[in-house]
Amino acid sequence: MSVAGPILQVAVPSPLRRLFDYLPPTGADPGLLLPGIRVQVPFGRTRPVGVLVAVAAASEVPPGRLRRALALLDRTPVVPPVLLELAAWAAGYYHHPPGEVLQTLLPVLLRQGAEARVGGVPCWRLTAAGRAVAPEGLTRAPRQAELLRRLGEAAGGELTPDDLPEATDWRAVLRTLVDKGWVERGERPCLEAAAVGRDTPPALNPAQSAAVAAVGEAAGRFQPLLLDGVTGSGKTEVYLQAIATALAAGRQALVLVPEIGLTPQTVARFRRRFAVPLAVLHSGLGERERLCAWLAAGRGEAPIVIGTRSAVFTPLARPGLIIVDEEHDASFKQQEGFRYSARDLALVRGRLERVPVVLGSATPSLESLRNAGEGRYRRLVLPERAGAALHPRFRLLDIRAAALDEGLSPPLLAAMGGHLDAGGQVLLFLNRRGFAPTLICHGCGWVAECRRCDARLTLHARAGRLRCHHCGAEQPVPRQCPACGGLDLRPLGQGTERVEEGLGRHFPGVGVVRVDRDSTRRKGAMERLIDGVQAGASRILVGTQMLAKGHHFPGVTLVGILDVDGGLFSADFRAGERMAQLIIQVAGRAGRADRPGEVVIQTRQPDHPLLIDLIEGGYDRFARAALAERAAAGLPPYTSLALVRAEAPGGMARPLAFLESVAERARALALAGVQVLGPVSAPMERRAGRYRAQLLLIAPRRADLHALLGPLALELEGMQSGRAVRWSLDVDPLETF
DNA sequence: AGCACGCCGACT
DNA sequence: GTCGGCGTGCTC
Repeated sequence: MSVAGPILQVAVPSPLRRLFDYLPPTGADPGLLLPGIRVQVPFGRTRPVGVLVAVAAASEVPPGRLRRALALLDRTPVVPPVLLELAAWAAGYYHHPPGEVLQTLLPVLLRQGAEARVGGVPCWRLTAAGRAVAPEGLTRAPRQAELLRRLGEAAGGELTPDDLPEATDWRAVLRTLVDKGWVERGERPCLEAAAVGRDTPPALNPAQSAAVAAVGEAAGRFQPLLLDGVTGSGKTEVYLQAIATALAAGRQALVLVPEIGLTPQTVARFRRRFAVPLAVLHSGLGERERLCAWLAAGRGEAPIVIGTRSAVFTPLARPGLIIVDEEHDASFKQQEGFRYSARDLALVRGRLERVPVVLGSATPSLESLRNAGEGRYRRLVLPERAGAALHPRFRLLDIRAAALDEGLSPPLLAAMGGHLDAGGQVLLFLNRRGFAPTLICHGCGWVAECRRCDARLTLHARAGRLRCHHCGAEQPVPRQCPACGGLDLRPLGQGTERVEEGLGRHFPGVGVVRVDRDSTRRKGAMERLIDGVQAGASRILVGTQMLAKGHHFPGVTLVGILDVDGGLFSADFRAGERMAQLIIQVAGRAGRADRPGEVVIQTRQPDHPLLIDLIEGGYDRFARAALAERAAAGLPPYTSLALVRAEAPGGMARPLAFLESVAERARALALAGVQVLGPVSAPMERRAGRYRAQLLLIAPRRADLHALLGPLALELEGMQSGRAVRWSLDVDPLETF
């Protein structure tokens, strides 16, 4: 039996993998039932905002259970048809509930039912009179003083409602300050103001011209292009000129960058080139601003949209080109909830929009290299700038027998001395922050461990704290050993903080700068440190992978990689790929045209074949060897993976029991083409007090995997033991073993 | 996931 | 006699 008439199929925010049918609101104009509008519906006893996905002629739901939607929230779709299609594709591919997919796609304010309309973003700024007031003087009005101080320090001198902590109601305080004439109310346009656009495009070398031409040729149809260019080969210039072509044709460009790639420098470079408004979507954006930029992009008012992962869902009125910069970067994969890959969705979107998609990287992912190799992507190679930039010289230092001094071997110290004497700068890379990764009692061997994780606490000497890098737990450094009462507690191993300190002793007066999450926590700190290096005030730079992205240090002639082994030893089959990418990216920070860089890599694995491939043959040869290994081992990109994770507090029993029943169902459902491995406990069994386990599914053919995941995901949803654990399904997981 | 309903222990 | 613990069931 079925109900006739227009039936609304609505994606309701809920973890259920289906759409829900509703009758139209009473008196609704059938002409307004457009897919992509938001609908408020009764759902259980809540009234959430859903998205109308389709209108059907009939419903299978028994008539008595069909309910009527409460209201249509939009007169025109906020989600354009292409994004509905993209959402449906993603919900299917990632086997994620459609309601949650649509939910992540929408700006928060639209999820909450706010009107899809933009004005400027209201803001407040100090008046001249206000600037003359010393906030400290207002002892009787601490909240006024607080606001004055914040306004004085705010970027651009303006605060929007999103900048203020939600806990207190600031409106009354602001009104008082406005009445006193110290503060005025204004409106800030949400788009980066129509820009300066003064830079003239430089002449391109032949490879760059060919790349720009190739992108131009692909205009108006779907064509993936892998732009493979070493650091300094001018990838960004190719993006800029390809964008210019798209803009000239009246089209919009969408640029996706990694999380740390969206720096003020990046934005500034775009702004200097193009005299058009820029929609910049970064994590620091307030919700009003995000909505404003989102809507402006959808109306075609922002010719260029630049943003991180979630920007792949920005509506575009006149799409012309999609660019994914540093496509290998792991931050394009969301690591919780709806675990999508923005890089992969960018390609799907390109196909739906019929536009070219440029994936750029100096160190392309093995997935993209294989796609290029098989002809699915057009590969564009930018060689190093002819004649000028010399390849950095790589040198492996066997430190198995070396007497290390704060993690530095004598030959590395000697090399540093030589480069510093010659007027060069030195960059040291160590992917471990803090002073030492372990604090150990010399008397009894006790080691400081996290109470909630299977991990050791990292000593942060300067802060005088022990911190867990996995759950954030923190405690003061004990004076004596909690186990034996001994007083001889010693730091073991090196972190950036310790290396920085050791270098200060080794090279007094040279100026050492440390760049990691701890030293750059404060706003603007990163820029200050980088400026200091570029101006030559500091000549040794120590840091974590924050150093590997974006910034160039033309004065650096020596790069030292202190500990490459962590990456090579890890059980995760992608560890080698990540390490190679990191080495090449870090090496790329060094040297410029006239000064060849030297890269010294300390290792206890000097014979590691992949390491040798990398330093002798560069990333290309490494990638070929790594691909051959993956093929032989039956791993991605030659197979498809999915990971079912489960975690629960209290013990491993429930996660394992749940995954055990999942494995059983998977084996029952599985075609011959899918291998079910596990369940096994996760690499760090306990994290933040939760016990974690996982089940791996491998299939040589993607279609077989998805044929299993469809029914399996639906079963997981209803599984009884699933209630006792927190579980998730990760298609194309990045961290596997 | 929320948010019910529902059936057994310590409290005004 | 109630307030409230979290076990299972549903959401068009």
